[in-house]
Amino acid sequence: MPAIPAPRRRRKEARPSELLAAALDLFVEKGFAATRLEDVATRASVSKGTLYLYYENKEALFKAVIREGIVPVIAEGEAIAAKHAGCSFELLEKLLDNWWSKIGQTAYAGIPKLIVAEARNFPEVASFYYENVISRGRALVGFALQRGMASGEFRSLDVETTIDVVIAPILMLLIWRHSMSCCQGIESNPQLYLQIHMDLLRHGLRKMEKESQV
Amino acid sequence: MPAIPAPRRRRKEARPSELLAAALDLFVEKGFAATRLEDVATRASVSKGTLYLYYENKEALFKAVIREGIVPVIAEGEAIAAKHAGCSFELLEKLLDNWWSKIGQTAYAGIPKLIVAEARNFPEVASFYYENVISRGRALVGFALQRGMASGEFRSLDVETTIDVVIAPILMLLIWRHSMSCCQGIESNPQLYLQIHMDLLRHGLRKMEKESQV
Amino acid sequence: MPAIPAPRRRRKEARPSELLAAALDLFVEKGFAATRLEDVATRASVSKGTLYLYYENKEALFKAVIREGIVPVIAEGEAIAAKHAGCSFELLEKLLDNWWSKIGQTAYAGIPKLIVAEARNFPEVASFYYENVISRGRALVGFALQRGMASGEFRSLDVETTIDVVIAPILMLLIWRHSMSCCQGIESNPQLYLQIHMDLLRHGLRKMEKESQV
Amino acid sequence: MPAIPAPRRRRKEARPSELLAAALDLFVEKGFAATRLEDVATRASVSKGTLYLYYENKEALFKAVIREGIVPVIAEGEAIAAKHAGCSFELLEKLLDNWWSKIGQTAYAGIPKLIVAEARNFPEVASFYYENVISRGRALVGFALQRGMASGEFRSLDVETTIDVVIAPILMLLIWRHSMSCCQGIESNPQLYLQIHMDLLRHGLRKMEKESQV
DNA sequence: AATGAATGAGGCTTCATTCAT
DNA sequence: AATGAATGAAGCCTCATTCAT
Repeated sequence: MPAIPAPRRRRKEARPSELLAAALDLFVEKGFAATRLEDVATRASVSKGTLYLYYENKEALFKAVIREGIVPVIAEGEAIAAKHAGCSFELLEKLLDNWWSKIGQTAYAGIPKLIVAEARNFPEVASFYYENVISRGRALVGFALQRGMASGEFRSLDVETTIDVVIAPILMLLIWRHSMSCCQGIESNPQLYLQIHMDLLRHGLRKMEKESQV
Repeated sequence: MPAIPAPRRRRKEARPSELLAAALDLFVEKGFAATRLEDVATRASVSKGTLYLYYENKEALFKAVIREGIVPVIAEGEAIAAKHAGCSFELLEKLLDNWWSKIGQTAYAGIPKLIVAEARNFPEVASFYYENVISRGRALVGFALQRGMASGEFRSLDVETTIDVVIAPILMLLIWRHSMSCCQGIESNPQLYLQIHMDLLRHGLRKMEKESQV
Repeated sequence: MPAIPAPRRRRKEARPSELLAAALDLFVEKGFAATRLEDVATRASVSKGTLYLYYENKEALFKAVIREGIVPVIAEGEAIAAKHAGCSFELLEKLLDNWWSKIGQTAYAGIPKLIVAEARNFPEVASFYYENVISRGRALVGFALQRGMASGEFRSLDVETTIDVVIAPILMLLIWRHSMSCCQGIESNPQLYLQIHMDLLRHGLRKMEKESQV
Repeated sequence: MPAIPAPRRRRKEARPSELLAAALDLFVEKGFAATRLEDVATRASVSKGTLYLYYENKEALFKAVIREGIVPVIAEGEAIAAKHAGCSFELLEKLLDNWWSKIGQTAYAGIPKLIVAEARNFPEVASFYYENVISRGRALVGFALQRGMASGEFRSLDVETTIDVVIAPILMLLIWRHSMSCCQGIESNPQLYLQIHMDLLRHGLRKMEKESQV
């Protein structure tokens, strides 16, 4: 009674995630267009044809990478927001922490830059990402901002636009790391960068009794 | 010394900039890899072969576009900073205004995204851009921040990192516009976005008498 | 000796004909090259590998389809001719009727077009078909023509060639239906087409007292 | 003053017809799907890429073969019909003669079989051929038949269907030659075959005073 | 006997680059 | 200096066939 399952069958079940891992690495390294499916297959120790048994084409493979890797983190964020009890700025911090540990510090950190770089040429990919990641991510931040404004914790600002101002430095950090990181800049101290960003936000968003507002 | 040069000679001298303009448009629209040199030549009303008389290959053309496009605007910023007299936050505003009118509202607005998207695959281009644009641009913002901290106008923060936090949303705005603009987001109201960014900065940077700092 | 065989055994014996039926349908629909063996297997409710247990490869399957499909109908025609008593034109009509009901109105109607389309690329198949179907079919028509000429019912014409002239419109009807039927043409009224063909033949073959012949 | 034009320029003008000739040969030999564009290019002494300078893709190449090779023959037929003065059966004979010499005895004779074989899988090709060749060809024959019926030279028959009966043996002759020609049959004596076909038609179509009609 | 995962050769098409004119 | 015809390498995707289970 050997504990080892049949290799063939084990393979079958392991393939998708092996392929997705290989694809993530190469997409992040080369971009969408410049990634060769044959290289993905090779990195997953599989032949070119095998890849097509699991994913219809390059685009489907990429979507799967997003679906398996990033969408769940957004969902986690939604759960965090739903059960959050403290003040709204703390919620923003929790969301950032989660994103940072699950995306920012993993290979997935390369995806935002990839999307930005290729969106124009692959609109189908771009809108998939928009629907599943961007719009849900913005909704999350928007929820925290609105909550804070309603409770008087934050000043009243245009929510949709403030969402972008809040998110942009975080995205920029990831984008930077996967493009110009060779050169000095942001990357030198991401922790401090995020800390300062949050610090500026704390002060920038805070409502003060005797102050006129924008 | 005739006032009107021979048309043929005028033509010849104009070629490089006509080619660069065509290349800028197409690189911004399609990205580096997806831009066809034949399209660049056609847009410049020139044959494919002619393009090779002026630029050794696609990458050389790409570098030339970068080289001619942005550096002068950085120089203008340096002049503005040198002769600025008012408070430091006003200097930040002036620098932003200049950048926005000379880059943000022209075809050059596409270059930052271009650089971000292609830096990995063209490291030489990336470091050229870093030397000539990024490091000088960061120095400018750093000058304004340091000036404000020295005068007591701004809180004391890590300057290098704050530079990035200040710049990131502005870059992100340009990047966004040239990638995901098809979908809702930042782009909906860039003026408001910049205003809120500066407003958050004004509050976020401002030193307050009885407050402990980061 | 149980009356009900084990289902498993029944299955096994039925496999070949199930596979041939599926293959016929798909070959007729798509042609030889464009038919995917996976589709054949799926339509026969069998796995791809199983198909190879019964037929060595695609070509062997193709041959088998031909072999099982048409030869029996030719044999029936031979029986009809052997016992025919009436005039020769009636024999031609009987042969046509039989062919039309057994082939022309069944899925086998697609085979002549299949053969015509693929003969060049599969010469072995072509000559198998020639030996077993074409030459015996031509002999049948030749028998009827010769019988009619001998009896004075038909004019004297070159028999071998007339066979082809008689057969061609009938083949063409089947071929047409499986190729250009999407567009207007023959197919609009096959009954009328055959009727006119036979009518022209009746007049065209008939011997007339005071006429010179070809 | 050499009479020889510049080779390069001569090349450019000759290419299209060289490519069409090579394509015709290979399409007729292998069929549409099985013809490799690289082989076409090689046969025209040209590289794979060059072919794409002249024809957008395989389908465009095929359409060009039809357009240059067959459509003009249909047009000739239309001119013949327009200026014909004699009896209607003579017109049918003239049309057949022209078709036979321009198509039947050239490499184009292989096209009808190709169309029949591939129509299902390449509907775009099929309908192009239908529009430009089949429908115009049928109209021609229909014109001759109607003319003969109107003048009392032919019996009254359903014209659309009779068109097919008249054309079918001719098409079948071409189809046969490009599929089963390896085996005995029609091909043995095409001249006699056509003569008998026309002879049967002459007798079959002819109106006779005291005869009941279909 | 049956399965279905895996393979890899092969074809269409694109495009940067060259070079004869 | 200018042209544009020609090249051929490269990538995506398909599918007949194999073989371990």
